[in-house]
Amino acid sequence: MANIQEIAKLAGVSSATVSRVINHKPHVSSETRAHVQQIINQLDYVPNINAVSLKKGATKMLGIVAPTFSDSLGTFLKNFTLAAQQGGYNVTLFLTGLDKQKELEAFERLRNKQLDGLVLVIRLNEWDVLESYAKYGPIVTWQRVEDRNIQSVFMNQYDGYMLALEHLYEKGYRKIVNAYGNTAGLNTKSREKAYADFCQKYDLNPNEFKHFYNQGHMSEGETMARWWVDQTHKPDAFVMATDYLASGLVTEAKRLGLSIPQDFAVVGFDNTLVAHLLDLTTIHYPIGKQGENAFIMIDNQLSKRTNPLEALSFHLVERLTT
Amino acid sequence: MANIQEIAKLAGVSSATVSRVINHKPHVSSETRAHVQQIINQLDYVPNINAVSLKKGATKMLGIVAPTFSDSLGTFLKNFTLAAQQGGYNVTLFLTGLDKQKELEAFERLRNKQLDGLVLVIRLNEWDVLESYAKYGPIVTWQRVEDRNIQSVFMNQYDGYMLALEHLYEKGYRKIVNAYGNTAGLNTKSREKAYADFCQKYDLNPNEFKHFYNQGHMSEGETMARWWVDQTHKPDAFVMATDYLASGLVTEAKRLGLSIPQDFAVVGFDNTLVAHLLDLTTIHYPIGKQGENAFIMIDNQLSKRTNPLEALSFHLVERLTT
DNA sequence: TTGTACGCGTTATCAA
DNA sequence: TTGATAACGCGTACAA
Repeated sequence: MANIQEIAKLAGVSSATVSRVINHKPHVSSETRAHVQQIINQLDYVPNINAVSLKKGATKMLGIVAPTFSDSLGTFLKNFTLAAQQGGYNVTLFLTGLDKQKELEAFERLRNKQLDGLVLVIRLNEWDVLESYAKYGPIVTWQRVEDRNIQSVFMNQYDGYMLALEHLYEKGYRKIVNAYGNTAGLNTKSREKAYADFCQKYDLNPNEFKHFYNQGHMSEGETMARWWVDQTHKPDAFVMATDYLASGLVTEAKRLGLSIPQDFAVVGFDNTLVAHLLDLTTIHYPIGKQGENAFIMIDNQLSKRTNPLEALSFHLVERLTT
Repeated sequence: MANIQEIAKLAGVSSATVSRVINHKPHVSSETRAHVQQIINQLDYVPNINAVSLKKGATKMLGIVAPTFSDSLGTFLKNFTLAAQQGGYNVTLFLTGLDKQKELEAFERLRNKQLDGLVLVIRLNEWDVLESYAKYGPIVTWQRVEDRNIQSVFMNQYDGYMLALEHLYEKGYRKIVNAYGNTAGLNTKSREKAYADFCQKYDLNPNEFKHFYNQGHMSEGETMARWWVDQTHKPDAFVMATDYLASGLVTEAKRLGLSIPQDFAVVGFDNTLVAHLLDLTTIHYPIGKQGENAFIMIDNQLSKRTNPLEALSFHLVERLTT
């Protein structure tokens, strides 16, 4: 396999000159340039990128770390990757499962110079252990974090949730049930706060109905439909943690012969494909733009620029379930 | 940033010894090993992976190349990545859009040693230009290809399509409409062949109804529902190119007040999330396993092993639309 | 068991 | 404009 020395020898120049030609640097006569280029083409030569990376101390490679592959991760990944490629980077995906060690392995890639930067979607390890890697390169996360060494594209879901609530109120619904996601996360706390404030504002009893926690799988949405049937004092609306969860509720309700929104209204969250498919009223969550911003943040740190971020905001998408 | 020499100096040994310790190689006394390891920990040292890659001529890095990010790509990517990580590889994603040049850039990574191997999901360039990269590392594709330098996890969709057809026949449907995908691809040809054979077998007129081609987007499925309404001579069943497309047909039909499968039956293809969600009868297409096989093929070539592949087969998933 | 010394392939500094 | 050469950081024959 040809290397730069071989090209140099065959072209009758030094490797320095060949390097200049490869990298389109000045101070080479156009004749030499042409000649060297010809030899390069002839031998079908390309520079070994590992040598370049070693020399430069950078790889133009970014990592994206997440526990599992979901619909949302898909959109995030897609947009992040597209933006990164646009900026001259490639991105490699690390799926950690629930293995803290695997997450650390990804971070080690930052330390050992394989990655120039990293975006951590959902963390497994404690923030302080992850933060200790920030000195090896920019780290951006999708979650909220109080750490000036780790940037974040986090959005406060209080606002989005309030949008859903206000929409229901406006439509006349007063008996609302909440299905929250992971209790440990901050999103649930923000949403609870939104609901509490909402009840206070309109003088509603926040504990009139059961609150559902740690809901995530579609089957749990299905269970909620059956729960509704069993109630004597029935709610008239559900705000669901995700579209996915909402879809379980809606499809099971239909199987049970209920009609939506006549029997009850449903609002999803995220505005993913599923919501479109099932005509779910939902809150649009700009995950794609968060992905783009994640790249911009990394790129800004890496190239010491300050490119502006995309504006991020929730908005209501009204469809047929309210 | 500490390097191997520095560790060696501080430990009072040579870099060779340090290297042996790092890589857990024999012929080091346990005392020296312990001592060196201590210095390593103390200085928080890790080997620069670019130097290692340069030296070894391999990166333990694989690429996956596709034009756009879809639901199916998601499952393929997930399974491929998981398998690769299991085998000590990481995978980087290349999204090419419709840009042939971008696709070539990914292949260049193979040539310049950044990638040890590559899986090409959907190609943009001609096979012969892609094939010319096979000498730089193993290439596996999801599409069908006649080239002994490029392996494939392709599955003949004839079998899967016939499964759908036979199922409909068994259920009593005789007036079947086909919605095919991309006309240029081989999948459509296989499916057409299946339908032709099916008609011959049961003595049906293959042209009793219109054939739909190049169907892909959900809205096109929706259009087909309205088409059905307009017909005087109505078909009683649809076989759709993808679940996604089928979902458009089904949801629009419901909006129009039709009932499925009473008015007509629908069979999807792929068995993706959407099919589960809408209770679509569909053909399960083991895309995840194809992803795993793609890795096994690459790994086998790279490590000159012959690990067995996963068995791949279509099967019918009967739900509520037939 | 340990060390020496070279090579991997490139970029960049300095001198010519 | 060009060339010689020193890094970059590591692995590995080969010698001791």
